[in-house]
Amino acid sequence: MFVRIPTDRRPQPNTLDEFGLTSAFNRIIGLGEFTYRKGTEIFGEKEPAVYVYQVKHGAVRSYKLLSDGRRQIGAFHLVGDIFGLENGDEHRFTAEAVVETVVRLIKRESLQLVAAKDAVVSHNLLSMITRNLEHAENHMLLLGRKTAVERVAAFLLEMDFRTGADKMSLPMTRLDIADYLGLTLETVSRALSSLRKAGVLTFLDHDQREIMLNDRRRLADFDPQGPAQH
Amino acid sequence: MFVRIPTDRRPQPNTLDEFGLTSAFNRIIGLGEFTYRKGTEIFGEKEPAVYVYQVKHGAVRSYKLLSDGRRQIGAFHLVGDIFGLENGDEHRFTAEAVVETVVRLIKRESLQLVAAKDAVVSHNLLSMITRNLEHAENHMLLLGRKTAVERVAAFLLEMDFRTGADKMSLPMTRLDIADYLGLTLETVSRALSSLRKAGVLTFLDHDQREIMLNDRRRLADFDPQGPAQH
DNA sequence: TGAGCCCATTGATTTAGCTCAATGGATTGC
DNA sequence: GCAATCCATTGAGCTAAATCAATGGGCTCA
Repeated sequence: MFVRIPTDRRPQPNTLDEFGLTSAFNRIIGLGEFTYRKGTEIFGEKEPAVYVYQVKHGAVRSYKLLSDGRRQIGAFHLVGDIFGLENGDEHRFTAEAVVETVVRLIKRESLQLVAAKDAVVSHNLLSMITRNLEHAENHMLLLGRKTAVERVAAFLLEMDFRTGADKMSLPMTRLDIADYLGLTLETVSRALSSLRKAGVLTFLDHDQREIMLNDRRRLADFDPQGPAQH
Repeated sequence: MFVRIPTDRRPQPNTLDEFGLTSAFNRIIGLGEFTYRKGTEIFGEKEPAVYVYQVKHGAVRSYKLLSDGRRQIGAFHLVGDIFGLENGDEHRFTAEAVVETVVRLIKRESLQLVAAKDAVVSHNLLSMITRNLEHAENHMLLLGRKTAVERVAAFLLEMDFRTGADKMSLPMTRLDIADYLGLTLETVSRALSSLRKAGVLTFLDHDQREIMLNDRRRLADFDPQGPAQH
């Protein structure tokens, strides 16, 4: 089921390195890399949190379910991102590979051990949790108060920022995007079409997963900002 | 503008004491208590985070605004709750007194100083941030995927749990509740009416802010749970 | 090579919740 | 005492997004 594959070495925006945590990871006996096939579960909600994960290749979705199947994706984890880090003993989300995905993993225990001794590492862990909190806070505003087009524009800007590339290659389906934005897949599709018609983006492939942003400024105009600063 | 008032000594569920942080607060030179009149701002989004606050009496709302006035309340802070604690240097929400409110405040600086020396305190601060994160994660699910009645039921259960009293006296208006739940005030009002008609709650006063829950089990049935545990 | 599946789009229709509007009780200030 | 304000409810109608449905391209695998 698990297969070791070589480490991906491409430069990665928005990675651990910002936090200086890659070194912490490196100092700890890593348990190697594992590959998860598209759609497979990495860990489940309420399961004991034994490992912390870093995406080496691919993409991961973290989500919560309601009993009738409604799903809310809380975050997508892209190359370089760390996920599954819990303060408590249980995972609060289910994590699944969006596409074939390689993760590096280390024991939570060993990370905590290092953090207890090394103030820099524990500070970086705190920064990461804070960043997650900030993301969730902004996402509450999106989910509670933004329109469909505003949500999709915000999503594109987030992905553009995080991937840092000229053209985006979205690993997730319209359904994934919808469950991240609190919409249906049809509404996401319509919003993307209307943005394409407005000229702010172009689809580059048949699946319409490869997207080029023609005008980030104008796209940003679709995503409302906070109140004017004083 | 600010008036000192005596400390409220009633037992408080969901307070700092759970975290063992009250002692940390006590060890630090407090800057005393301040009273904010109903509707006044305690701090603004993007302002430098100088103080950390604890509600002694009253209630506080933390929110983000969009430029056109749409508001998302991220949390209500009740008696005993600490708020305004930031890892970064800026407040990420605006905080306002929901009713006449007394807060205790200490310099963020001094709390950080204590935390740096005392592993228990820093652990408790981490726990608090984690709890905020958990709340935000659950609220994303609510905002993204729950219906109006489900949201209102979840809100009532949350308030019931946090106040711990037999009857709830809600300090906030229907508009506040709506902006917390991503709804309009009319929809909140209708949802409450339908729950009253269903017999799960009773209004005790004219303003319908005093609410008695007649059947918590049945109320909980209105708020869908996660998937069945295996 | 072709059946089956996955995924995205688009159109038609429905609907949950929003908007607009009226009412009425409680409170405040003059 | 009374006008003004605030807050909650309820009704009528509207609309943004959901739902239901059809289509079509590309991929997989037998």
